[in-house]
Amino acid sequence: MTVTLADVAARARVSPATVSRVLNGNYPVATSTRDRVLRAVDELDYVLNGPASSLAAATSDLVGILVNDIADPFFGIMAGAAQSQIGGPGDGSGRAGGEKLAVVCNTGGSPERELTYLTLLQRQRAAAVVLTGGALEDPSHQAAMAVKLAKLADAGTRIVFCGRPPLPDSDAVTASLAFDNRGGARRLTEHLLELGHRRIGYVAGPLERTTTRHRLEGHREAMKAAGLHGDEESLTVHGPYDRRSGYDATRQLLAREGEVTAVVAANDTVALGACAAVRDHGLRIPEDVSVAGFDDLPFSVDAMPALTTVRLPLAEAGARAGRLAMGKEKPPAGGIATIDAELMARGSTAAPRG
Amino acid sequence: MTVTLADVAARARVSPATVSRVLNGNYPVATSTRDRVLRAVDELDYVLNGPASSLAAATSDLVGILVNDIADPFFGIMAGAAQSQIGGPGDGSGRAGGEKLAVVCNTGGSPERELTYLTLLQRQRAAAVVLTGGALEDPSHQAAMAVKLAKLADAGTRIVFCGRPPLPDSDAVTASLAFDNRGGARRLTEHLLELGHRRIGYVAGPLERTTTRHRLEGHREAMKAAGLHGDEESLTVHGPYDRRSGYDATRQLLAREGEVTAVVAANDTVALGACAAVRDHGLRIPEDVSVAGFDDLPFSVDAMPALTTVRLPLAEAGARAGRLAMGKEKPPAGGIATIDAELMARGSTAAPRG
DNA sequence: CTGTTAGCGCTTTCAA
DNA sequence: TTGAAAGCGCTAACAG
Repeated sequence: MTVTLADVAARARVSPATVSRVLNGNYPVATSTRDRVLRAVDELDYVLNGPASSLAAATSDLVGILVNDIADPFFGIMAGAAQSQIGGPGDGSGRAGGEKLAVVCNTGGSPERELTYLTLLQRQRAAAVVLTGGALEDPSHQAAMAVKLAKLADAGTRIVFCGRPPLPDSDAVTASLAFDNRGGARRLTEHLLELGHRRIGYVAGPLERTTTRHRLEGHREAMKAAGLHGDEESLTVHGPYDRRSGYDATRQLLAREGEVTAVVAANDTVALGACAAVRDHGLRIPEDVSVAGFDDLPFSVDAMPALTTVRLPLAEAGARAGRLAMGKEKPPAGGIATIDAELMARGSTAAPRG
Repeated sequence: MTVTLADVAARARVSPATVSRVLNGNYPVATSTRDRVLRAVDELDYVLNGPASSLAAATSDLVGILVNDIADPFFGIMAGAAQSQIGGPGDGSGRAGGEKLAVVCNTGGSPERELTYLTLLQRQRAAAVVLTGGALEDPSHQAAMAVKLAKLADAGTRIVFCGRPPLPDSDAVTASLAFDNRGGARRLTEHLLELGHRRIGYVAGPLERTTTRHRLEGHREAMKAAGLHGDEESLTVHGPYDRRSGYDATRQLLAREGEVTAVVAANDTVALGACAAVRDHGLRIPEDVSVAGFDDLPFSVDAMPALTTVRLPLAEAGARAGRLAMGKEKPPAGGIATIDAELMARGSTAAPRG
């Protein structure tokens, strides 16, 4: 029924092994033979059987990219960039040669699904796995992840972190690209302090996430360095990385802590919610309250006023992670690279009134 | 080295066949035997070999979801919803039972990559494929797609369209969920006409895309019904579905056609660019120029003023596509369903001056 | 440079 | 309800 490699071999009057060699291109084959084989492939419209090939070769061309939330451009941008390095440009024929199949898996931020996806990829004998975004800090999950990643690495799967801090005491991970969330957050708050703000509300991300913690720490470092501390707790509200969280938390801060002159959000999406809350509270941005975000997603510059935020080079990092996963680029020294975060001061922050 | 099904069988003192039956759960197995097998699986930390399993069974648990641009929430929302129906909730162990591996593939809008991904998925003997977003209208690509999809369907792969018009004369596609882009666009323009606008600029999407054409047709239907036609061409500018396109096209429209009182954009992202252009031109929204988008992505309500747009139920459609791909839901009559688009009139549109 | 020969690890009749 | 055995389609030594 379906045409197999043996059919191609018969048609090209060569052995199956030769066909395999032509297809994989890792072996010298006479040009005339190769042409004959390729012609037979086209004539028979042959499509390689992936499972059979993976079984025999004990490795597949699947590369998994894990993301927390595929609907969030933060992840979409990284995943797209990684995928572009992995899938290759193709040859324009749609025929598929030695390409890898780069696929993105959406964990929805659930630790169980993260592990499940890793198991599924392990099953498929994935060639590489890229994990994006912050990690959960729950010790038992971290331990489970370390074990699982070690097994994947053992089986020859290359593992790359992108926008995620390195795993302590693990050599399973080929490379870790970590964003300087702490430094970026510190500079952002310093910017607010320089403008004259003293009471700054902070809408943090979900608890137990490295990203949340690092950004919050950077913020508090700056506050402390300015001699401002004592009411960190009452000025901080935690919530998920979405617009609603920004809205709710900001309304809460505004109602409870009347004298807040600035709100720093965990990311740009949360910041949009914060902006809406400030306005619904009858206040203006930035005259009455300054608002700042994090990530510099494409829409941030279109907020009115344009959002002050911290730029993360998501596309560059994703692309680099993709190359590392393919073994096309050599890992940074020590397997760890920290990626700078740049302050983008824009219209949504200004000096407080009075 | 790596533990195989035979190892599990030995440890559980049963035959490999029995282990296979327990793992796949499609066959009667004595409870005591099953327990013994499951225990052995856990003790040995066994992970099924996907390729071997797929080879023997001639089908895999891979489900592909093709998107044009993974960094665009339009696709992210659909893909995430689809994936949530396919991946299943897991059992909380991260162990992975009969789950499918739902993966999203980013074509970047390139027809070649679309075909390449389908070939790659075909290689893997994917259980199902979901194609999201508008299709390219190039006849040769359409023909190639029809052929490829027919082959996939022949091989037992279920095919579902989500937000894409049905393929003419093809029974390869299990179900097509198409958005009512034309109707939505018509209602949007009618809304503008009712407000009193007469000269309406249109920033269209890329040429040769069904989405672009349908939305543009809806717009022109409304214009024509109002007796307004003749300068459609000069009032329409085509460009990609991104912010920059909206910005550039709008500046162009504003410079060239001074008297434009409203700009309709191909989607919300383009609309944000249009808003920025209107402002940079020294005009106010909506007092001087009204702006409208399409899709109602989450950020649209946060634009200032909030964006008038057309809501597409992306998450619902994605989830339904996921269920259809899994065979959990029965296809609509005729395999085709049209999904309504709802006008969301908000602050960015108002009556023109004078 | 090319052919022969064993498997890769699992599923699935067919029997028992 | 379980076991035995025959492949699934390909790759990778090993010869030649």
